Amino acid sequence: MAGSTAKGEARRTALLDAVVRVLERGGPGAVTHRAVAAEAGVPLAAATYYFSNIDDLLVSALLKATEEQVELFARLETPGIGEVARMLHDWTHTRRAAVIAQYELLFLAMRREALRDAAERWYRALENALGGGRGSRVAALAIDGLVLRILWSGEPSTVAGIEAALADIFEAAAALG
Amino acid sequence: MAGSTAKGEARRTALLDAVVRVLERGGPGAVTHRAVAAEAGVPLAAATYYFSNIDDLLVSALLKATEEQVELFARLETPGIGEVARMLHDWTHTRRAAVIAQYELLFLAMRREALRDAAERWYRALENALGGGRGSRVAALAIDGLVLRILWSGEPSTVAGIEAALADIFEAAAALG
DNA sequence: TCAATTATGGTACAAATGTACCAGAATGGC
DNA sequence: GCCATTCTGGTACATTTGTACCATAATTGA
Repeated sequence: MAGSTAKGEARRTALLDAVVRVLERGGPGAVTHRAVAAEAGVPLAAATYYFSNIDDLLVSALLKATEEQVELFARLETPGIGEVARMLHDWTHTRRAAVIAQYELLFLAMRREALRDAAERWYRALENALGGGRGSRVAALAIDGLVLRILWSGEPSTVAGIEAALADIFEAAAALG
Repeated sequence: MAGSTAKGEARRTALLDAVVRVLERGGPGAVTHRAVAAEAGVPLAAATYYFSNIDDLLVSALLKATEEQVELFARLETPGIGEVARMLHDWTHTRRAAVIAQYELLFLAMRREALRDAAERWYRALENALGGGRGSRVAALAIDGLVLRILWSGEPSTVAGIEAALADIFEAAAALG
């Protein structure tokens, strides 16, 4: 079986990281064995050796990204609005390409029954970070919608603008307890 | 210039419709000149004649889909929760593939400054359909998040489940007026 | 130590794709 | 009716891609 040695495992994760970078730069169509291998600095055969087909590569990259995101949410203490606004602004503007790449991976999950668990855990992690309860569930949905809206339209473009939108969301959510 | 005659315009829209169907079936990677031409029942050269490159094809398909969606929202009278729930269930379960295809097109828009207007109008149309005001803005965000959540995780899977989620959203939104 | 497994890197090839080209048919304006 | 423009459908070709193959090196377990 491939990827059982320590060195092999390192190369495996290097390739998965490269997938995300390729995705950032050129979108889903740019993810090829050759592009990923070149990005990771390994020969083509290494990419095909560890991930026999492209699908395997993308699915593995999604699972890794999801795991990292879930951990990030889990570490999050229930923060203030200002802090969340800064984080969202950083995500959607500074690290925009990386976030888009993650969503593109998540969209691949829509076509694969086997990846539903990953998507489900992603959502649960966000809800838990917001504290649980009916209000938090609505807030999680609205925040997810807000992130997409910013990625699409660019607005709100400032931390203050995002904070105002978040204030509305949390005020509405608070009404549900 | 290409596509100026009536017959030419018909073929143009036939090709754009074919793009969405190809997208439904095989995702973004499946959209090639040949696949689209075959789906539309026209020779390869027709596809390259009306849309000289693949990018042109995808962008035009997005603009057309956006236009249709905006019109659909505009025709919508402010409906009851049950009606919205049935519509969302239809979207996310019965016509799931088509909706995913639309979102995949919208994600392409993220990489193109020129398509920001289209995305912006999409959102405005949804907000207007919900009635306007701070509450409606939050509701629009949450509904958008809800749609994605259903597409990803499959839950809620029933009309009743969706209705319950919507009830929470509207109750929260109502608190903002 | 040594044999078996795993990793490496190079090469080759068939299939698919974007794109260009062209000769002729249809169409439109005048 | 005539001519310029637009459209049609076919073909060809260079590139890129997935994938397979193989000889050799490294690593592991007993």
